[in-house]
Amino acid sequence: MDVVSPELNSLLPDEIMDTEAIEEVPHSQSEPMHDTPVPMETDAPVTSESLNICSNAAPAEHVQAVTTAAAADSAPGSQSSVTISASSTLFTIKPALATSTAATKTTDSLTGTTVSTSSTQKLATPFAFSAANHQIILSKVASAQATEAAKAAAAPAQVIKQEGQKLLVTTIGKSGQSIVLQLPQTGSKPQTSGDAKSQTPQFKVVTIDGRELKPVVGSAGNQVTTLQAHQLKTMQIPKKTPASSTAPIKFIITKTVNSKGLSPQTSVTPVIAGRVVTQTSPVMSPKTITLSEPHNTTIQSVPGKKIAISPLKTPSKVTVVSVASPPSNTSQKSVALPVNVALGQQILAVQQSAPASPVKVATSQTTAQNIKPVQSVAVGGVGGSQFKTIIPLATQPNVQQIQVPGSRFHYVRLVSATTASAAGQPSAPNTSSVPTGKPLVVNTGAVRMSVPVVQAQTMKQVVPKPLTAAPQVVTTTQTQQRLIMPATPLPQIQPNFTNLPPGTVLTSAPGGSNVGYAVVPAQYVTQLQQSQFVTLASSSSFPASSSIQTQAKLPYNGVSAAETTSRPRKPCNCTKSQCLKLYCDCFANGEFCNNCNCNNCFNNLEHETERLKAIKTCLDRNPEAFKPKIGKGKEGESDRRHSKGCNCKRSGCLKNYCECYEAKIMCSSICKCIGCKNFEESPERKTLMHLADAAEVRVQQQTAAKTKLSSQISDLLMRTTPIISNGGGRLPYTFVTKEVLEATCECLLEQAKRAEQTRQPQAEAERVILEEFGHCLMSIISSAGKAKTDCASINC
DNA sequence: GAGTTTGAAACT
DNA sequence: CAGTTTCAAACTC
Repeated sequence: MDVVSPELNSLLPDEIMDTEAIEEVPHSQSEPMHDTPVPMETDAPVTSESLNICSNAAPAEHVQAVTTAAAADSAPGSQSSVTISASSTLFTIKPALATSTAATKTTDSLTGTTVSTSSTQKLATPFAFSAANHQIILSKVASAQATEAAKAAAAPAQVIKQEGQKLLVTTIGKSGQSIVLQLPQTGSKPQTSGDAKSQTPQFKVVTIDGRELKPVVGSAGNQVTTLQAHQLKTMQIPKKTPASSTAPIKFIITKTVNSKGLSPQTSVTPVIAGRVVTQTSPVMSPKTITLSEPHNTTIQSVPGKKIAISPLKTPSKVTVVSVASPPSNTSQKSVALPVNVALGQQILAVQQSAPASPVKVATSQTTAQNIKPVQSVAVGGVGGSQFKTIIPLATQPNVQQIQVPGSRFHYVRLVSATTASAAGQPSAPNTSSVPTGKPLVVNTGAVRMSVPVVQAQTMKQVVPKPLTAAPQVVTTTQTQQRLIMPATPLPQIQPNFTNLPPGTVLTSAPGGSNVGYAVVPAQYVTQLQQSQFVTLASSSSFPASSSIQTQAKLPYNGVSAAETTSRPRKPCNCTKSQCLKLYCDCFANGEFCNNCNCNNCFNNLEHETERLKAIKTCLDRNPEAFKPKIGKGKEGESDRRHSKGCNCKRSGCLKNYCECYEAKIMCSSICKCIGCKNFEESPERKTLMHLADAAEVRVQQQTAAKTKLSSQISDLLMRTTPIISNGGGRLPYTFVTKEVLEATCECLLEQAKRAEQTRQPQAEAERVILEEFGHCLMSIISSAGKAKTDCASINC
């Protein structure tokens, strides 16, 4: 499958913003390699999904989950959860212990996160928990029988009680050490084997790294669980196990988003490197995320990397999220690093704009590659929230972008050669296998592995969408864009990302890999792969295919009504600059020319190399060339002023030649203008303003008059139309019909004859005729009024 | 719509 | 940094 399901897309924007949502997903270096492709996004029924974690065959393999779950007890019918708190991090593990074929559903009552599983097999697989540094290591027991036996025995040595629905780990030791677990409210929720919703989590701490865990049932963990239950989101992280004998296991791992100031609506965006996020049941569990754990998690630097750059209000801040950080790492979730460091990193970044929130990026780890922690770079957009995304060059052929109409977010789906065959299966239960070595990016309600790309000038800060208890309906009308970026070789050109044009996307230049990055306006992401959109739409049952096709029809530089509506800025008319200089407003705004009137335009994807070079040149000349000239003042728009000031000489700064005047701001001390009249007390300016106001008033009045007239006309038509339809062609209010006219004329002629016969003077004759005419009119009016009444009584 | 004016951008 | 040229938008007719 090549397309991110709309369900997933709809869930993307929510939980990206919060840095707290970014979690490091450490991996075990001793984890053996597995050639088995990790499913990226599954189209197969959810029932086939399974989570194999640390099978016995691979004792060294660790599953590390870093998410907190929503309060299971707060959601009636939700599955029991195991909450483990490591240090300051609270972990809640919700195993989908569906013992029946029916799909299970877990919904966070507060966040709305829903985790549904449809495991057809009885999930009795025991797991070994190991938490260190916000990490939970789970080791699956060799056989389910052992689990069952452990459950039946309920021996103290089994560490975790089964009767309790929620397991609380009050203290977590280092890897391999015992974990103190507690069952709060034992027996509060009767365990039902057949009912997943009420079923008790059947976790069994059995082995970790092949060793027996001997956790001790503690008694001080209750508080921990209840503290942050409302801030939890759930996420499924299935992992395939080499041992096929073991039944597939559904496993839900959740993590507390923020233990501090985050509101319940705050969403979490945990991303696990190299794992496939799959939405198993779009209908039942919109928020469900299935992650496939890559077998190879060795941390190494790999050339092909992806970087998502999103300018927010922290322009120069680079937020790097290490997904595959070693277990020994601290609990730090994000690290600010220089942009240069971020380059060359594989990035599956999910970002959502949030006011005054740093960029949050989640990255995923490839399976076949040794990967360094994915790093995301936040490039501060000036004057507006804008995202910059760097798309590796080499992988462009494997990238497919999707844009939902009406959405400002783009979806870029990585399509590898091996998975291309499955591209046409975007059915609701999206399941796709991801080849090793390919970054897997799938976004769900809990995980966002994409980067929202917003139009440079229309980007609004997106408030994290509060999650509702009800399953979220996936629609194609969301106003957000997501980029899913593939891994790529290190780009040769690394422009100053902090100064890139707003909404810039660095993508591969035509001609293959290692050519360099092409700076692509975020707006242009839609244009980037329009043809691909068409292909996707036609070859798959993607629900939003029709919409995508509509977008795909948009020409780069042609005329399109749809594009026109989405492109408020005026088209340029460049003729000599090739639209690669700042003369061109499109280029200056970091946008591709689209629907413009320019000639010999190079400001498009076909000329990425030239464009990139031009951008670099501009940046070399002026590092802030692409930053907005009109900066916002600290105290509001009233303090807006031109960053450089104007240099007008003849316009008096009262024409649109002046950039200050054009921006509707007054000239400031930094302006070098001559004869400036664009200041507060300027009478000319006031006059202009008054004129402008008057003109505006006139326009408004005219508009109102037109509206009123139109309304009256419409009203008249509305009144006459039904009569027309019923009157057989005779308008009831057309009083002077042919018959009436003839009768009137006969009356007038009769009066004229009488006057002539009586030899009346001409004046008297005219008077008589006029009187008769008046009588006729009165009769007509009277008849018409009567007819109106009759018609009204008949028709109504 | 063609021509002029204007000032920012680019160039020297 | 200053002067000049280029350029495209704004403006005028």
